[in-house]
Amino acid sequence: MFSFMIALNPETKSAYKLLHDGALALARCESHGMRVDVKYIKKQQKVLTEKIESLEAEFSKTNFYKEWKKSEKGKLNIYSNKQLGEFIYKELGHKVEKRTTKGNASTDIEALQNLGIKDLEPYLKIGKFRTLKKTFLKGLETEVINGVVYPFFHLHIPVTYRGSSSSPNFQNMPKRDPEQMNIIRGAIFPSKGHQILELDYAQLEVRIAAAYHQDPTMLTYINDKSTDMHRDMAQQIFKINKYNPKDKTHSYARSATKNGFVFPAFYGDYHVGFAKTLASFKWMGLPAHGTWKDTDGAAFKNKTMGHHLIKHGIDHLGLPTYENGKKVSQPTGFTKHLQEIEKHFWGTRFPVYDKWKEDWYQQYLKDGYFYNKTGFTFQGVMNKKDCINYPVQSSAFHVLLWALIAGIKAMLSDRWKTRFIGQIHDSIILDVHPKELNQIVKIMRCIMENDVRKHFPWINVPLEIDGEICDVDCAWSTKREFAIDKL
DNA sequence: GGAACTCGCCAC
DNA sequence: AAACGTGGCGAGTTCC
Repeated sequence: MFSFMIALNPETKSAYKLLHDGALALARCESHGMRVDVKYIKKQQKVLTEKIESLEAEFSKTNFYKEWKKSEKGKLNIYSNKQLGEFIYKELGHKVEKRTTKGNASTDIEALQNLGIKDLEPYLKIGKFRTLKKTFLKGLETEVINGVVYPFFHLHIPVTYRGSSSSPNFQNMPKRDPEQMNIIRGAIFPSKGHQILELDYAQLEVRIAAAYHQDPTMLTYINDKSTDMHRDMAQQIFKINKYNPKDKTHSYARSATKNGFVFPAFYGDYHVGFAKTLASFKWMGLPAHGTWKDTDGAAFKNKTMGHHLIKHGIDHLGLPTYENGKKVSQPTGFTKHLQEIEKHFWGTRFPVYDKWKEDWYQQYLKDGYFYNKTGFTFQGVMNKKDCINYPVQSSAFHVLLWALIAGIKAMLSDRWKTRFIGQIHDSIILDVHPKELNQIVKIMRCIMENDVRKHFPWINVPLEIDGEICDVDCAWSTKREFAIDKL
């Protein structure tokens, strides 16, 4: 056995206490659970089954299906990725554009869409309904006890010291796709006479990262509300001279930039990834195949962002090419454009952040371990991206966990009727008594924005929360913005 | 018949 | 030179 001489972190005791109190707080959430409508679940399962069967019927009429069936000699399972991949790439001879992490030909939605096979359209629609039915609705149905499900919350699973949830997983209910969101969250209800409230930190990881690297430009973006990092980056990427928030294309550009460039860049992605993601957004109006100048495809329309870029001389994707894992051609077009912006992003816009990443990693290479801001040890084999991400992800979650613990303390001492349902990494979900709503939002806001900073004085940036509220006795799908500033 | 693996897809 | 961090979970496949 090896024995390690690791210096004792003076914060270790408080780190232990956070996990201890956190486990008790989450146990309270687990014992409260959330109400689900079992009749609704059964009804939706039926609706989804019919949708799936009708799409399967439509697909089975296509030539693609008939050929595929023939080639499988009666053993066709349309949900076998192995069969699908072999038929498309070996039998039909399509070029493999995307591979899985293990290096096999990918059959995910993106890969299939890029093949441009019209017969696959009904097939592609089936996937999301199957996930809704087999994962989410069935997950709730399996776990329900007398109309209530009790998700588990764990603190000992992620290597980053984040939390996780299971049976059912409370932390991955559909949210972004309105159709999926409505179907699943439509099954989840507050206690009788209550309403569901969600309080989430705005840009928590970005702010916690700033507490580590102290980049002055990032601090300005966080402190000065007249500035907007995503807007600035969107203007640069999409060559927008004057940003107009009322222009739909501009606001799409901002959100695409946030999700397709800025966040992936913080996680360690680079220009090839940015280019693929950004070009795939539908609002760009770019054709899935050929050059962007190719206007035969119905996908290309005037007045799209794609058209705007072409006018500025960015007229093709320009991914670098590889042979046997070696780069044999440099990026051009959109990818080269993003490569230049990436260089400016780290080298000129956030040089202090960039230097922190390198220094932090070098320190780990020297020591073999590091501590995060909340007093936890990280050791073992880590690459540079792990080293940069783990301390931020963990401490961001610990801020939330501390706020949850403090909230439950207040609930007990002030005898609230309101209860806590759970935690989703940077948000807290409550089952609120309507008469307590305003007061509780005020108390929680004070805990989440102010008290937590007194407990963790290394947070030298403001913290802000947003709120979402559902109607009384109504499902989680009825959530809408809750203007906590106006209280 | 179950364990382990891969893939795809949902969340942050 | 190469390249996206953390989970849970269902389905299909392979191996024992």
